[in-house]
Amino acid sequence: MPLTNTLSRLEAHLQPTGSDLPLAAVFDEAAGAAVAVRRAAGEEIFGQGEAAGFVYLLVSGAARSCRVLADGRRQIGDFHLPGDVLGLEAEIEHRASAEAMTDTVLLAVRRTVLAAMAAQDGDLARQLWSLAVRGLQRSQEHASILGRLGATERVAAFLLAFARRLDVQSEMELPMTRQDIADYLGLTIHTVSRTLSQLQDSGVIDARASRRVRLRRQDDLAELCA
Amino acid sequence: MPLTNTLSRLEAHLQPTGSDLPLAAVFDEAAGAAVAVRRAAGEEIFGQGEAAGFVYLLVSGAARSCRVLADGRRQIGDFHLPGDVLGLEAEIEHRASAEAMTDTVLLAVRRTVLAAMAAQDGDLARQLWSLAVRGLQRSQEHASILGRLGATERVAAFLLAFARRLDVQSEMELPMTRQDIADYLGLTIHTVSRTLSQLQDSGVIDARASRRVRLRRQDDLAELCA
DNA sequence: CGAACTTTTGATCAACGTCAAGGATGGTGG
DNA sequence: CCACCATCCTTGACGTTGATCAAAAGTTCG
Repeated sequence: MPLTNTLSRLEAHLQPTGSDLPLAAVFDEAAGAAVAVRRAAGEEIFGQGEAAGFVYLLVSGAARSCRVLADGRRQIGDFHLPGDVLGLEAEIEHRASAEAMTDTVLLAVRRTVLAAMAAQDGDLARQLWSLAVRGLQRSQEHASILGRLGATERVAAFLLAFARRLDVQSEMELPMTRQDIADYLGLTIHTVSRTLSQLQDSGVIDARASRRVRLRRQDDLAELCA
Repeated sequence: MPLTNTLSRLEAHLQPTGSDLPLAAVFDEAAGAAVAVRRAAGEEIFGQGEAAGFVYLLVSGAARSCRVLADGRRQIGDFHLPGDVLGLEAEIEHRASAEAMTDTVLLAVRRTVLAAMAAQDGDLARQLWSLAVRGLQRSQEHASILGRLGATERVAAFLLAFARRLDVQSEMELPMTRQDIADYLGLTIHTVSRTLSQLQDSGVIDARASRRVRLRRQDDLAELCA
């Protein structure tokens, strides 16, 4: 039983929403509503167009949610870290797929069960609403980046935002590939790589390895975001 | 009292969410919770960074929500039509401003009142959640457009989506300027104008006037969206 | 050690932005 | 009613950014 105590591992990640955390109760494995799920790096959690049967709480690892166009172009809508809830934005079927970027553990709850619990519990309903609102804010911020920033600004904004999400001061491990970053920022892998190299050359960041980045001058980076 | 019966005018616009419409009760002017507000074209409904005191239901007219960067670049997050609820995505202060694009009538409800009603009424809470989810879906769709489509694809997607929202078969009146369209699509006014001219030359649309567009071949337009 | 994949870098090209100018439209006041 | 002014829209010429094409270097894993 390697997953018996996923919740305690998780609690550190759940954002304090002001009150207690009804979601923690929803995803209580012991109570039987939630089922632990593992996904290896690269595996799909749910697919675009699939029926939205479950809602997932990311316990450990990292994931991406993406849409793929008919001709193969891919847009990553968001990256997900422990404490994030996935699949909540669907009403009937998933508009985007979710894939594990690293080995991942999730807790799955049936959407119908979640809905029933929310109908009983106003705090839970409010927390679900709050999650949707926060997702909306993130998505609108993302749209602003995609619509109005140049390549350097996009990469700088991404680095700063991701460091803040990981809550690291300077050095961090990126769970995603260059292609993922490119598909998130609406650029090509080439432009992302070049831009990172430029930032490195100008001393703003220190790319100690392709996945390991140190932010040397966060204020300079912030200025680059315009 | 020119606004006594805004609700009946409105009811035609409110999307059927499957059940009855608790929101209609919230915005019931006669009951005293809602106050009618008028804005002339170009006026601000609420501002970026302002405290989020009210939630607005758009009764008539059209509005845009936008963010402005320090250097003046503007990104329009969404356009709003009658039946849309504005300002719901804020938690404490507005991340975006909302402005009337035409003369507009809205009903305003204090956020605290709305929250109190939602705490009493599960159906209302569910409808608010549903609104947030739908906003999130729209925003993610928007991000995909901004991140991965070329200029022609963006304009074609915009025309089709807006026609669908207006529920018109072919000919429609656009409430926004070219600059608004450009700021929504992450393009310049020049590119938007040129692209519309090309679509006109290729016979896909008929721009009878700058604000009046007829979609001649919707299927061709859909193909252009990739 | 080799194969597959990821990342980096260079050279070239095209799409879209910028600069510049002119035309259409609509509202206002004489 | 018309002239004027302020926007808004369109179009052309040119420049820049980032995509594309191509290839090599680094990394991971069997």
